[in-house]
Amino acid sequence: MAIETNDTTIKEKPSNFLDEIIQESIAKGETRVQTRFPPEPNGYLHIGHAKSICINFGLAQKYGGKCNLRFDDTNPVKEDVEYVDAIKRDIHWLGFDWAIERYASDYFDQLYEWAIVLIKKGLAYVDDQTQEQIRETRGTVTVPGKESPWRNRSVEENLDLFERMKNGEFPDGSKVLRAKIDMAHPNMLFRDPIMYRILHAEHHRTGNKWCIYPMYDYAHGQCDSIERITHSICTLEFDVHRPLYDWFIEQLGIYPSHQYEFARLNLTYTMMSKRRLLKLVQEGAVMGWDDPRMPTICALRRKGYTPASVRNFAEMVGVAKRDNVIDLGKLEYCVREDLNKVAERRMAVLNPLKVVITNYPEDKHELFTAINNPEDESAGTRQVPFSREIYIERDDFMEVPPKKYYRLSPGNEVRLRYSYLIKCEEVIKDAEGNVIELRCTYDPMSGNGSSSDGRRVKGVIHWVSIPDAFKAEIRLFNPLFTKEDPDDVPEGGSWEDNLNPDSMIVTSGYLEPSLKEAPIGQPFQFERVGYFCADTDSTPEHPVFNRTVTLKDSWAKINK
RNA sequence: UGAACUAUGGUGUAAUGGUAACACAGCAGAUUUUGGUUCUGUCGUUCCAGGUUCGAGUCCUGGUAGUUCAACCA
Repeated sequence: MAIETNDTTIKEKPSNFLDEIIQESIAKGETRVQTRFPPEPNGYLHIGHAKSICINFGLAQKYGGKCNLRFDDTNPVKEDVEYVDAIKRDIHWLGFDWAIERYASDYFDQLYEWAIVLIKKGLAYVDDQTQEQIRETRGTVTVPGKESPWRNRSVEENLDLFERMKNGEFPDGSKVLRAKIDMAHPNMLFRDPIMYRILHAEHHRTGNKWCIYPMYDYAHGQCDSIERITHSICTLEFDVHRPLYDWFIEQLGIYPSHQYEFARLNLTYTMMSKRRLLKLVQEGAVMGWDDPRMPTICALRRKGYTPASVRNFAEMVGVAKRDNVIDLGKLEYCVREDLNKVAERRMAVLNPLKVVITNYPEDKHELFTAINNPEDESAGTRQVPFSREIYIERDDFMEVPPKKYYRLSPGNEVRLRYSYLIKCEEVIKDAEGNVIELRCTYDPMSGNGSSSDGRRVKGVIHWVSIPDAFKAEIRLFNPLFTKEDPDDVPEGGSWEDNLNPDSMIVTSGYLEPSLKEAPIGQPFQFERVGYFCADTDSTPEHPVFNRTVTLKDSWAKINK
């Protein structure tokens, strides 16, 4: 619910500490809520970014404010328009839209002017030390750094040198512009942080206009300030940067944006490191950034997740400042919860066992009416073809059933979902003794939920008619890693040792004919099996379905 | 062994000095033409030691543990 910013009564209880901070700032007289989502276009967005997007856009929405999209493109060697486009697509898919789209590079001129202001105030200088010298003289967390021999150049010399840096007179790495603060500061970031470095690189937006590029710390706060961001929300690792963020703004005397930090999202059985995800893509361990095993937003989309399920997840995990690892099961809960409401039901057999219904006429063919979604009456019904020969799931038959098994077994009767009661009369085996076929009889009076004598059976199983079904490739996805924490490795081991060899199992299945027209990405529940959708690789000639998530299976649990 | 941040069930998150709660997971049961859904019940929590207070998860002091910071990355 939107809050009238000129009305001091706040109607809604804050949902987390950031929300509370915003309510406090409104109570103190702030009339705007302006946030921003500031990705660097150097990779694809993942579920952790989704949380940040939900926070930034969600908070702006809640208070009738605005959220900008700002690409933090201050490092041309890592960035690319490919990522810009993908990021925009993912944000839109999640259901958000930005007030304005900006780039840190839009502000390069202003940033340059401000650097001159700082030089003139004696707060910045050109340093000729090498990268190694700068590193060595920075000190460590316990020992103070040493001042650069170039630290006390005159303002005039600094102005001249900085301009010549901009004009391209010096090679990469030969000079940097540094803020002049305190080489002994307990916060390492204050030990004369680098503001500009020389990079003769083409930028994806500014081309070759610049050969000096601002560093994150020199750019981010000022960009926020230019956009008059009221609440600059980021993750906890930027916490130590906040004093520097404030320092530049204060020295420049510009609009005071403020930064607030929350703990980033971690998920069991996966990881968010862009560097490592990139490695998986480059080494072919996965099919690409949108491989359904990846924690990226595009992968979740391809796998069959809905935007609502991801938003609910972001809401459910909450926002706080302590380190956290969310159980992957919680994400799966969210997608099941949503898909249960919206996904139409279909029948598909993934591990087929042939059943011949011996007393069903060979040439007979009939249609049964199946409910598309028991949770949504408006989804209507469809017709499912039935015939003498059907496939059932191998798991739905056991020659010697354990206790409480109420599926098919010799002499036992089950309901075929939306169809007849059948009874197993004979088990056919091959030479090795493997069950290859079942001979069953059906009760002709048992269609439509009834039976000839009013008897009821406990077991209901799904099926497909062999002559009507079509075969499709099925991709079953499991966690990317075998360990909750991929970094849980023995001495000398690598996180890659924990990659799950069974993270994708490619198999096939027989699907009911109505699935032939399934549009790519549209979710379906394969009854009793899980949620699936047609993959982006799917074609009419070679249909491919992804398993989004399994259904909960309490029998599998009992049976363990 | 510097600084900053953090510490509540198995996992998350709340409780804003006044009965430690909600969700997920787990367990048990009911309903069910999906062993799904739904419903009911149940298990289980304040890092440690002092202090302030009528009263502390909350405030103070001191520990302990975890995270982050020493890229010309963001």
